[in-house]
Amino acid sequence: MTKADKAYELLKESYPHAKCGLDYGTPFQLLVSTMLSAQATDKSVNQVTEDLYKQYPDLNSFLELTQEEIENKIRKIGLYKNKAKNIYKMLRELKERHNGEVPKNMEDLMSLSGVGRKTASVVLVEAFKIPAFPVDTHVFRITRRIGLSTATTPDKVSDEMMSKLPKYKWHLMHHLLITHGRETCIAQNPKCEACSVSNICNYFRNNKK
DNA sequence: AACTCGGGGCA
DNA sequence: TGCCCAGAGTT
Repeated sequence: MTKADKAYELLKESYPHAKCGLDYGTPFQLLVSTMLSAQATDKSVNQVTEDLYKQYPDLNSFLELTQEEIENKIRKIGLYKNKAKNIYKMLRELKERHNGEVPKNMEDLMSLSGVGRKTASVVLVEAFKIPAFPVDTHVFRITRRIGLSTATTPDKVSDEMMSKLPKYKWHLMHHLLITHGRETCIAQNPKCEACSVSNICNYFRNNKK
């Protein structure tokens, strides 16, 4: 059993409640929500999108909004100017280049304005159940702390994790790692005393033991 | 690789 | 108050 497999089993035991924190209905809504979630909390995104998707449930209704209107509707979330600009452009790219459908592959998703590898991966995995491995700041920090990856960029960590775990474990492992990062392996002063993988963690061995 | 955007959450 | 956050684009 590899270290990655072992971490998977231990974390699975600890976080039976692990899941994606974003509320959404359709793939289109998940795409928008994930774009909004950059450098913001799920909670603030869910608060804003709950009413937003009732009024504007799909691409065509979003297309009626001006960039300024989008900006005003997401003002409670950080980086709203950038996000509104990117979403406004992305909506039109979906219409013009993708027949109004959310693309189901990494390359087309990443070609959309404001969509990077992390957002594209989340949409593939959560909306379409297509294997991918999103790496956000939590996953990046944790995989390096434990010693599952020594890669220096999120893209490389994503590739490394995919190579170390069987495909069917990718989806849950992503949820386990972000949950671990939110509840236990936090950025400052991680709660190593409450951590279920401390026995295989490089950070714990080097700093706390 | 470093910088910028940004309001909200939390100490 | 001050610091950080489920990122992406630009230089």
